[in-house]
Amino acid sequence: MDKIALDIANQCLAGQIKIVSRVVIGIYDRELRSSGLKITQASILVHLLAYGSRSGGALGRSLQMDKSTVSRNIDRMERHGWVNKTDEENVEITEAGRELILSARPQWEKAQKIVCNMFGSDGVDAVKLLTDKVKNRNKRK
Amino acid sequence: MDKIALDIANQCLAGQIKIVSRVVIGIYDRELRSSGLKITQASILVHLLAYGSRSGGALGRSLQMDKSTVSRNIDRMERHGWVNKTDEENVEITEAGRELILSARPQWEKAQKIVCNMFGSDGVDAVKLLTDKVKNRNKRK
DNA sequence: GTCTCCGTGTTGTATATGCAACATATAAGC
DNA sequence: GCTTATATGTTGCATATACAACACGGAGAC
Repeated sequence: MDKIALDIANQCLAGQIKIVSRVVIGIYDRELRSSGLKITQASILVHLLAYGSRSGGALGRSLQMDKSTVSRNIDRMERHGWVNKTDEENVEITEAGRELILSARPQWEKAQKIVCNMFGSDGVDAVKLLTDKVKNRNKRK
Repeated sequence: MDKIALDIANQCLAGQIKIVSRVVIGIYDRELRSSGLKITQASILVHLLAYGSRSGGALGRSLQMDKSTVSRNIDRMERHGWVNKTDEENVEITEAGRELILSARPQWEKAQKIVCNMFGSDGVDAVKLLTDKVKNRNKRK
C-alpha cells in the first residue's frame, strides 16, 4: 500500500480518461454490434455524410487520428464496400455505406441515451468542455 | 453536406471521447516513450504499487478492462520482466518494475502538467466528474 | 456425491492505434 | 533550373482492446 502511488493512480488524467473511454466506447460498440459497425467506423461514415468526400489527412485532423490509422481504417471499410478511394486522393462514401450508417441510427440513439443517462446533463457538458479544450489547444498564444 | 449527420457528428459522446482520448493518451505516451512504458502499462504498475499484488480480475475491475485484455497486457509486461504471476492467481510487481515506474515519474509529471495546462482547472474537474459517474454507474437503484 | 453456477484465466479472431521510415507530389525560395 | 519544405499516403512493427469460446476450480443446492 503505497500512498504516493495511490495519489498518482487517482490523479492521472490519462488513466481516468482511459477508464471512461473503455466504458463509453464499450456501450456504443455493443449497441452497434448488430449493425456490423464499430464507433470509429461509424464516426468516419458520419463525417463523410456531413462533410462530403475528404482526404485522409482531413479526416485525421478532424478526428485526431494519425494518418496511418486513417489509412488502415479506410482500407478495412473499403474491403467492406462502405467507402471508395477516388482519383483525387479523396475518400467517398458508397451507397452501401450511406444505407448502413442510416440504418444504424436507432442503435446509435440507444447508446447515446444510455450514456446520457449515466452522465447526466452535467456529465454531457463536461464531455463537450473537454472536446472544446482539445480542439482549441493550439489556438491561444 | 448533411445537416443531420453534422448534428450527430457533433453530439456523439463516444466520438468526442475518442477524440479527447487520442489527444491526451498521445501526450502521455510520447512523454513516457523514453522510459519504454505506455500509459496502460504504467497504470497497471502504479496500481500494483498502490494496492499490492492482485488478481487479473481485480485489475480488470479497477481499470475497466476485459479480462482477456488484462491477461495479454500482463503477458507483455512479464516478458519485459516488470511483473510476475505468483502461485495464487495474483500478479506482483518485480523489483525491475518498481524501479522502472519510479524512474518514469518525471515524464509522467511533465505529461500531467501539459494536459493540466490544456484543460485548465475546470477541465480537470470535468475529467474527475466523468470518472466518478462511470465508477458509480451501477450503484444507484 | 453430483450438478450447477460463478470467478478466473487463456486463445482465436478482429479492430484500433501510433511511430518511424519510406515514397510521392506540389509549392515556395532563390 | 535546383532545393527545400509541406502534404499525402503506405508499410513494418508493437501495443491496446474486446467478444466468444473454452478450460478449470471452488462453493452451494439437493
